[in-house]
Amino acid sequence: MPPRPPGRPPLDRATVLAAAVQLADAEGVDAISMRHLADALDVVPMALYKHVGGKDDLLDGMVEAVLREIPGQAREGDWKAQVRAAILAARRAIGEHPWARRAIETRTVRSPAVLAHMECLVQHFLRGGLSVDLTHHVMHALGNRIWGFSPELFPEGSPAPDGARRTTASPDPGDYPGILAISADARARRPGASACDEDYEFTFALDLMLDAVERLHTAGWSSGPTRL
Amino acid sequence: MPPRPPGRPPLDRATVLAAAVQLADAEGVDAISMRHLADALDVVPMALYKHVGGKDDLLDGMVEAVLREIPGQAREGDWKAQVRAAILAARRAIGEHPWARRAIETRTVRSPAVLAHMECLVQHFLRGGLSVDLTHHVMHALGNRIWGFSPELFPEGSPAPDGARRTTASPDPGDYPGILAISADARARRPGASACDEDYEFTFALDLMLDAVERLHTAGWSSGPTRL
DNA sequence: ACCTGAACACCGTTCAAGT
DNA sequence: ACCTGAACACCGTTCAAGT
Repeated sequence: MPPRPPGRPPLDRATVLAAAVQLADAEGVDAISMRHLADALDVVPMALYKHVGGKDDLLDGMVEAVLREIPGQAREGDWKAQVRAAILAARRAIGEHPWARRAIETRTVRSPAVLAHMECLVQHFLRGGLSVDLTHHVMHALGNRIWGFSPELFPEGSPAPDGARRTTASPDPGDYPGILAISADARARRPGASACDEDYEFTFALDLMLDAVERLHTAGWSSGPTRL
Repeated sequence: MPPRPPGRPPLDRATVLAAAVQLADAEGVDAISMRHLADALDVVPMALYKHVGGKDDLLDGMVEAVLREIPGQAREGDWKAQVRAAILAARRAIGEHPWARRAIETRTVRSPAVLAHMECLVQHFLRGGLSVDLTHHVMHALGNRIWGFSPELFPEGSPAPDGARRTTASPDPGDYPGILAISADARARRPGASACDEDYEFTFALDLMLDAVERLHTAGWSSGPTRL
């Protein structure tokens, strides 16, 4: 039999990563294993190791591939508008690949595309006149919000327990009147929709943050105490 | 031979969870496997399934055990002080178990101790006079910060690459002057220390957030547009 | 009740070999 | 160069059995 089925060109890193992204899109990150991916590529698992350092490198490469889809933004408006635009661009790119959220949170970042996005934001702040020090703190303050997502606080449907069998008894909603009030209110406010408008929550938090930074900056912020 | 070594009382859930927490403290979360944990308890893996629903339930239980260490706080000061105190208490509890950060981010939360902490914060806000709606948005705005940590932006040592073999070339620091400036500045500012004072970054972000919320609240905030 | 043994269907990764 | 086979040391979880 032929060394590779006739029509199949040899693998390369880009092909492997693209297939992995597609597989994760279709079946979720948990479906990403060297063996499963190899199957999808019609290849033996070990063939992948020629193109990808191992599973960690594969995942980094997948995040990399997604982040490379972030388009460049026009340099218009003040630093706040530019930061906002860059973050929302990242949000759109990542939104296509829901698994990428967790992957970014999990991975020990600093691949080129990751650094490029952070560098882009840092430069918006610095060009806007923020001090290096303030910029540093603000990057931390934004946290994962720089990627266009906030951590999921109420993972799909507030306090109601799901089907997962667990030894601990499922919680009694009556024990959490505050949380209950919040989700009832949110549901009442948007009849027929899911309890939580993720886009709204995200921009609310982002704008809150950016406004607070602007206030600090224009007030001539300089490194302060604020210790634990 | 005896059914169990003489001195050993039968396992129960609390014992299993405590052993798991201890194992994770000592060897990291990656060391947590049913088999490894069973070894540590001198028991066959399947024995654990009598006390713990499975690996997911084990991890939820571990987080639960850590969060139960959060002490109750005195109800003094305004809502801002109370929220701050509750969050810093969570921070201290989780700080003892570094693996718990990632576990909380990863887990699909809503176990009783998780809900209890959120409920506590929600009630501080509501008792402080914030609307249910504002409280909801603010909980999202705080995000994982409610647990006393912010996501790691620069995972130990900024743009320098680590030893992990990867196919992609390690990034050139010259490509990221902004990030470089930030970490150089941070290092210069705290000679001899690590580039980043995590406590400072955390409180900076937390206070920025709480101040912004207070400003919104006293300005009579009511649900606004802020769409994407 | 609580624990065990053997088994199933998976993992990531190595090494030496094939073409 | 690029891919394969066989093997190693792991996983979580099931089921039927032991005491």
